[in-house]
Amino acid sequence: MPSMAQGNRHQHQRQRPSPSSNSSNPNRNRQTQFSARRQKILQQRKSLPIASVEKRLVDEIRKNDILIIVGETGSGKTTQIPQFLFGAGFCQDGKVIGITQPRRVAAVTVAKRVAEEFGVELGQKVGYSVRFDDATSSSTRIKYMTDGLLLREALLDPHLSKYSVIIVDEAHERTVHTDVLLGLLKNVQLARSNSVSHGQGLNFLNKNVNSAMSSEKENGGQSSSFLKKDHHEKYAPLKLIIMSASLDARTFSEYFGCAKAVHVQGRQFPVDIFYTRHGEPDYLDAAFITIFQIHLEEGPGDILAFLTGQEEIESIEKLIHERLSKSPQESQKLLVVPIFAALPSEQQLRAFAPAPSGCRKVILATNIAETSVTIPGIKYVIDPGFVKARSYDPAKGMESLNVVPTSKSQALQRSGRAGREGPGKCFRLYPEKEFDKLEDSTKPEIKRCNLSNVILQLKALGVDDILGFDFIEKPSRAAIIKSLEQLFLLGALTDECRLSDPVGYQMARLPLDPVYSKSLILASQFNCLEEMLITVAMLSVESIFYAPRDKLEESRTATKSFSSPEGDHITLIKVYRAYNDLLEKRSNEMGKTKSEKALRTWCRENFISSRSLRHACDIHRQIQGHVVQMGLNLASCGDDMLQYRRCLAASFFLNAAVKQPEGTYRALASGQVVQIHPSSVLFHQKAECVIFNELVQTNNKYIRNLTRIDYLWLTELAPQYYAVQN
DNA sequence: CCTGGCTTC
Repeated sequence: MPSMAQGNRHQHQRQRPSPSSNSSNPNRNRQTQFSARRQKILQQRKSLPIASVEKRLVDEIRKNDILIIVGETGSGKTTQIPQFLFGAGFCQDGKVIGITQPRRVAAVTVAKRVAEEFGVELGQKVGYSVRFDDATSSSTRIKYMTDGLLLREALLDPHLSKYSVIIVDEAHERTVHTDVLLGLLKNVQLARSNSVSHGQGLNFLNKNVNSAMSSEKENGGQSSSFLKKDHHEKYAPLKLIIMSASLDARTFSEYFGCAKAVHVQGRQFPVDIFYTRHGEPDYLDAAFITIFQIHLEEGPGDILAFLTGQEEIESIEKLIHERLSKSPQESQKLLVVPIFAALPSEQQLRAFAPAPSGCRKVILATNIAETSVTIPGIKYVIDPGFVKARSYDPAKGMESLNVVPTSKSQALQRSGRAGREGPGKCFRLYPEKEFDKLEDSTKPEIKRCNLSNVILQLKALGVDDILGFDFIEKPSRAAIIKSLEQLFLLGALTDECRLSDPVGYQMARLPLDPVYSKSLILASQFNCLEEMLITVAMLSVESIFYAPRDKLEESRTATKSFSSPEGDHITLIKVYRAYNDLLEKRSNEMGKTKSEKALRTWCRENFISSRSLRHACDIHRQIQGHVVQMGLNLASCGDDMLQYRRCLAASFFLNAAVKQPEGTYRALASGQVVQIHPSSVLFHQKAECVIFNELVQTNNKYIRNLTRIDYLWLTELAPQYYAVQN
């Protein structure tokens, strides 16, 4: 298609907005007469703060190729802006408006809502796409998806050519995926603008894009080389909208060459903030006291207390019950409900159920209540000011979880949870001068994690100079080098640090930790891909065994029937196979819902997390599809577990440890002294040499998920690493 | 002799 035609069509659009953008269009009115539900939806839409600025917003989007929209909570930006753009003609020629979300649930629920508002069937004009669940079709024009999924799409279509607009929502959360996506989109937009700029399309580029281009050139020409090979093809320009809920639009604006930022008001009730007079030496104790202070002195309304983890939640829950049992009258008036991610979903739902009348609910939550779930009815928030956060030490190549102070924006987000339905109060359990000392915003995740996966993705997208890549915030040089090194040792990168063919490309295609992708490629050669697929699926989920503190011994005996003397990997395979055998048998015998119930019972009896196991099955199915498509050899090693263990050694050679005289182990790659985690089936075995999948630092440094190997296999199977050292 | 903030492809 000639670029000129596209340019003209677009200019035409600018001058004459499509009439369908007007919500009073007769078609729509006629429909509402027939449906009270639709009438109500229309009223709700009109009452949203964003409805009054529709025209202004659409104008700004027409004028600017990049627009930052700061929309406060409750503004309606996520559901309304895509509809405005659709009405304004941004989906002509079958083009799609893509909206990314950091979380699956958000993508799914928002898409459902918008489909309803549009009065269309979900999956047709309005759809969503998340991993394992795609509700889109060729007629989908408004597509909600996770940001990670759009990154994957970019591997198949580097210009994201079917999109006319991409909206990155919740950008302030700064997840790894969002950060990488922003860098990618900046380049894609540039490449697509360049592709039309050879002809008359040139007058199309506005100031923002030009300034973005010049800054790219100063950047060593990194981006101009990226995607260059397609420069002769013609693409329509890409509109980019970055939506953020926090006030720091400046970071995004500067990153996108002083892009224009607009502000949309939200609908939030005032929240009074209270600080303590002095620092609290024990925030758990302070939280406990504050809960009862509110309960006894404040008016009706539920309480939400933010704690750092399951252990804290359970200990406070116990304390509250103890106190309530001493005063039976109070106990009828206070209902304690915990919520954290690891909690089975039936129990999570308890947090959402309204308390009986005359009863106050106190929800003890982790960070899950900060953004992932919104619990209705909260009037009081208790914020001790701490959060458990991931950190990464590139020198040791080790990630860990630590309790750290929140940032100002996190504190703000938490207090906002009290003002969703009416005025509220937030009790921060620290003095006001401590608040002033907090970081403005949370350190972006990309600076706190292992980068192997990010780098593999970028390389696959054609970005070869990772150190020069235009990240919105650059990870440390040490972290980048460490991950490049790992990828090189896995054979994903060549001596010139390019993606190797075919191994590197195959690894990039699989949505897994790079070392797991590599293990599948090797397993194809070792004739044990069937076993390794199960292994990798089971290792990719949260822990399979669920052992409550009070039933530790019981759970040990239950899981014993699966355990293998060779290690945890074969144990996991046995669990997976037992589950699937049962799944097959039960679904033949009974109906679907009944068999699901039987499986959950089986999981409970065996102290296995059914959520993790189902998740592992999803991953298994998806990855199996990929490896078959890639032409890998899907064979089973049968009973020859030696072959399988050799393959584990060849795959996870970077995570090998040998026994030391005093019974501890030494991790060969980093030299760290580690211990076998007591949950491992090898805890009492003390094998001479093992490979492991996880090194966690708690009271001690523990290795988890291990299998016994022969030390000599390492020099034989990973000579690139071990031959040199000996 | 133990522990897992939250996500995601």
